[in-house]
Parts: sequence; C-alpha cells; structure tokens
Amino acid sequence: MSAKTAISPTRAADFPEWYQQVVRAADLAENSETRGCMVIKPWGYGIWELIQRQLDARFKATGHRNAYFPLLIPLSFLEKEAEHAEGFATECAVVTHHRLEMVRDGQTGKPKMVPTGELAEPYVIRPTSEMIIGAAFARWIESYRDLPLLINQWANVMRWEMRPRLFLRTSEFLWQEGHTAHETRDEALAEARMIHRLYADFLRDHLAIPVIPGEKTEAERFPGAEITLTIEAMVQDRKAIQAGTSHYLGQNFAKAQDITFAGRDGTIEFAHTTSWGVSTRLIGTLIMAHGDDDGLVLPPPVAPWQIIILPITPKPDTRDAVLDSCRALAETLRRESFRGEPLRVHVDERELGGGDKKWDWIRKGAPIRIEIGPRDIGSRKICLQRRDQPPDAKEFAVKDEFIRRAADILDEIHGTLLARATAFRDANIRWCDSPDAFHAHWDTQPDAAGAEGPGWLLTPWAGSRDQEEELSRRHRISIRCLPVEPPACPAAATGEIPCFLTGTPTTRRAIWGRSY
RNA sequence: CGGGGCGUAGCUCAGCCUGGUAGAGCGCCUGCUUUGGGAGCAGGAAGUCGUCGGUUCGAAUCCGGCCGCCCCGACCA
Repeated sequence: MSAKTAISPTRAADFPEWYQQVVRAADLAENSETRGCMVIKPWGYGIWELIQRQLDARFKATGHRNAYFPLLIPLSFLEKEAEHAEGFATECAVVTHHRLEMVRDGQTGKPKMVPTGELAEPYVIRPTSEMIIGAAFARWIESYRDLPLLINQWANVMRWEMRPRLFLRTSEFLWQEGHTAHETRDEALAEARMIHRLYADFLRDHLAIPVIPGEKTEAERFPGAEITLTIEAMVQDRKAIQAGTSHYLGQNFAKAQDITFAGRDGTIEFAHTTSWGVSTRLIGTLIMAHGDDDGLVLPPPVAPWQIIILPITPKPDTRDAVLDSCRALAETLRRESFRGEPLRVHVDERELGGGDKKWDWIRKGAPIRIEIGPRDIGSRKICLQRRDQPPDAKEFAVKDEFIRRAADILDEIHGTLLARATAFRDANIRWCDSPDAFHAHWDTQPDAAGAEGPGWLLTPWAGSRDQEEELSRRHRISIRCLPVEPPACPAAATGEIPCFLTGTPTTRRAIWGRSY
C-alpha cells in the first residue's frame, strides 16, 4: 500500500489548508468573484439538496409549513428590536439605490455604470428574517385560534463577515429559518426544545455527527433571544462548531412588532415566538468531522451517489459487455432501498484510467465503490471497496449477495463514521474542577497550524458573565454550551459541587472550547 | 477592522533583489505504446504577469492607490 495521500497537506500538518484542499479536491465549491461568496458546485449542492429534503420532511412531520419572505428588509424594521439591531449592525449589506445610469468617462470615453435613484428608505439584505416575518405574523395572528403558527423558510441570507471560509462562514449562505408563534411561554419553549432535539437527531442519523445539545450563556445568545439552544459538534482539530440553534424569543419580538392576539379570556396578549436554523455550515462541519487525508468521507444518507460502479475495460472487445453488466447492476441496485429511498447509484463511464476514476471518487467521498471487469462477468463477482476503509482494501463478493447487502453496508458505514466521531469527541473532553488545571489546559497546548488544538473542558460552572468573558478573552475560548446532559467524561463528578472558579455549589456544567 | 503573507497558464510555483515585454512541473489536446488501476514516449494549445496610476527610451520586475485570497487576532444565531 502506498503511503501517499490524495490530499496534501495532511490534517496533522496543516488543518486549515487541508480543509481547503478537500473542498477543492472533492469538487464541492469554490470562491467566486464576489467577495466572501462561494459558488457551490454540483457535488456540494447535491449534498445540500439531500440535507434540505430530509430535514424538510422532518419539519413537515412536526406540523410546519414552508413560506417565503423578501430578501430585502426595510431598514426601519431592523431598528425595532434594539438588541437584535445592535447584534447585526456591523455585518449588514445595505441597498441604497434602485437604478444604474450609463455615463462615459470624461477622459477615456469608456462607458461606466453608476448607481442613481437613491432610495428614500434603504433596505438591508436579510441577515436573518425575524423582523420581516414578524411583521407578517402581526397581520396574520388575531386570535388564539390562529396559534400556534408554524412557518419555515428555505432561503439565502447575507452577513458581511470579516473572515469568510468556504461553507463555514461565507457572506452569503443558504439555510432554513423556522419562525413560530405560540400562545404561552411553555408552548413556545416546548417548540424550541423539540426542534433542538430534532437537529441533534438529524446530525446523528443523517450526518453521522454526534453533537452536544445545550444552552448558550447570556454572553453567547442570539441578539434578542431569551434562551438560545445550540448543538455543538467537535471536528478533527478539536475545535467546536455551532451546528444549529433554536431560540426562545420570549415576547421580545412580539412586543417590538405588535404580534398580539385575543386570548381565551378576551384580553389582548403578546405571542411567544421562536426561531431556529441550520445552514450550509453543516457541509463544512461534515467535511471537518469525517474527512481524511484522502479527501471527503460522506455519510451515506447525504451522498449524492452512494454507490459508484467503475467498469474495468482493459480490452476493447470486452468493453461493451462490461458496460452492459455495470448498467444492469446499477438498474437492479436502484430498485433496492436505503432508509425508504431508492439507492443512488452511478456508473462512471468516463474515458479515464481506472486509477484516476477510483481516486476521484475517493476524494469525493463516495461511500461504496464497485469495480467490475471482464473476468467478473462470468464469475458473477464484484470487487467491493468502502470509503470507511483504506483505499486499497477490497473485498470480492458474489453479485447477488452484494445486491441484498448493499443497504446494510451503507448502514454499517454510517455506523462506523458515527462511532469514530463519537470516540474522537469523547477522548477529547476532559473534566476540570480547578482554576489551575483550567489555565494549564489552555496554556500548555501547542499553537500549531496542525490538528493539535486543545480539546474541550467540562467544568462545574456558577461564574458571572464578566468572569466568563475574562476567561474567554484570556484563552481565546468560549463556553460552547451548558449541556442538557453532561457528556460521557471520565472522572466527572455529578450532583451539586463547587464551581471550578468561584467555589459556589452548583449542578450546572459548562463545556469550554475553541470554536470556528 | 488591526498584524503578517500572497496575487505570473486550469492547478502549484520559478523569474522580481541586479528593469530589456515570460518559464517549469502537473493538468488539458493529438498520436503511438500500455491496460484489474492514480501509466510511458513524442508533439501541441494555453498567460492583457490582479487592477489603476507613477518613474523610465523600456516595467512581471522599482514606487503608490485600489481589489481579492490565505494565516493570526478582533468580530461573528
């Protein structure tokens, strides 16, 4: 087996660069001419379409309906909720004109387009849609009978980020944003928590990513929210990625926008609202969670093609027979199903060297590769290769046997990825109950470019916001969440014990880490 | 937005210090040879040297502005 890897540098040598190389090698996306914005290529967009379809089914199953709201939000809308406005103020793209005029350059005579027709009121390109959707909710909701109102939108949003990274933080990104209104605090909280669990389950079952569900501290909350629930994923450089959030907004937005209803006793009340979202950042998380030094590794549920059939055609005279056999196998496999959907199978008939094709699909992360050559037709055998195994690992299987097992193998691959990611995460969360150990943990870690970052700490925590922010600044970390349930962690104490910093007895736990 | 690095062929980069209007490898195209594997040989196509301006007889090369990318930080549901 060759020691050569398909991706250079390796994860260990330079993780950020490795990430970019995987995005390129797997043909997922590229930077565009527009600053901070990406072109999502078919293989990457195919992953997004699958995420979208499968999540959408879960939203529908829990009573939500899709709608669509404007891209442009009147500036005055954003001003209505002070905390919200302040939170997004520094990253808004603003539309100030509504036409262009052709003018000729005085010296060169070259035509130039200049903006003209200044708008009386500028528009903000939505960084999120609470305000424009809230305005609609205010019109739609009159009585308690109109509640709950459960709406979701699939859309693009724009946040003028200072430091973009493909998929992880781009200026424009694709996401879904759920917005709901409820009669009572309890109902709204139940909604926010239900979606929170739905996200955690989705990442586990569809992306093979184990997450830690928890609550954000005040310092990390969504601007304007009362409670922000988050799912936090650990990726292979041990950094945390906030993979999805679900907010209980209290009556803050209802009061700012007059979302009121006539209650059961006839009095006018403010609705309790929620909002929640996941974005194309999930794809970045996926790459960093499962990718290896040969490229992307896709969990089968979101692989645009789950099985790649590679015809081996060494001789022109057997070529047609091999291709026919491959196409027939693909057709048969497509009648099999994986989790209720037909298997997604592709025959790669490109006129390329066999090795080129094989490595192309390794880099793209296709879960299963099947090779069929002239000799296999007679013997009814296939050569099976799995992306959760080394590139040269192969198994010769009887074709009919494989057809029956295909979906199970995909499940197995999913299980392998989830188990690996879970083991990695659990091995990199440590219990910490003293300030000295806490500081030492962050201070002694190498600050290299490679995947050698410090793991997470789990601590008892009863500190103040100021104390949290001081520790965060000092070590360039943050409280990722106050976990709903503390993760498996050797030596972790349970029950009411002293806060590691203040000594105040507490049952609360915090997870600390560096994040993207 | 601060600090650092960079922008030359599709990709990775050399050339820049010591100005004289472009090179390599990979990839691509063609042909031959190979063929259970990221092949070999030969030939070929491909670049307004990020952009605008300045210095100069002459700028990829020197100087300045701007744009973009990468890393670190600040910021960031």
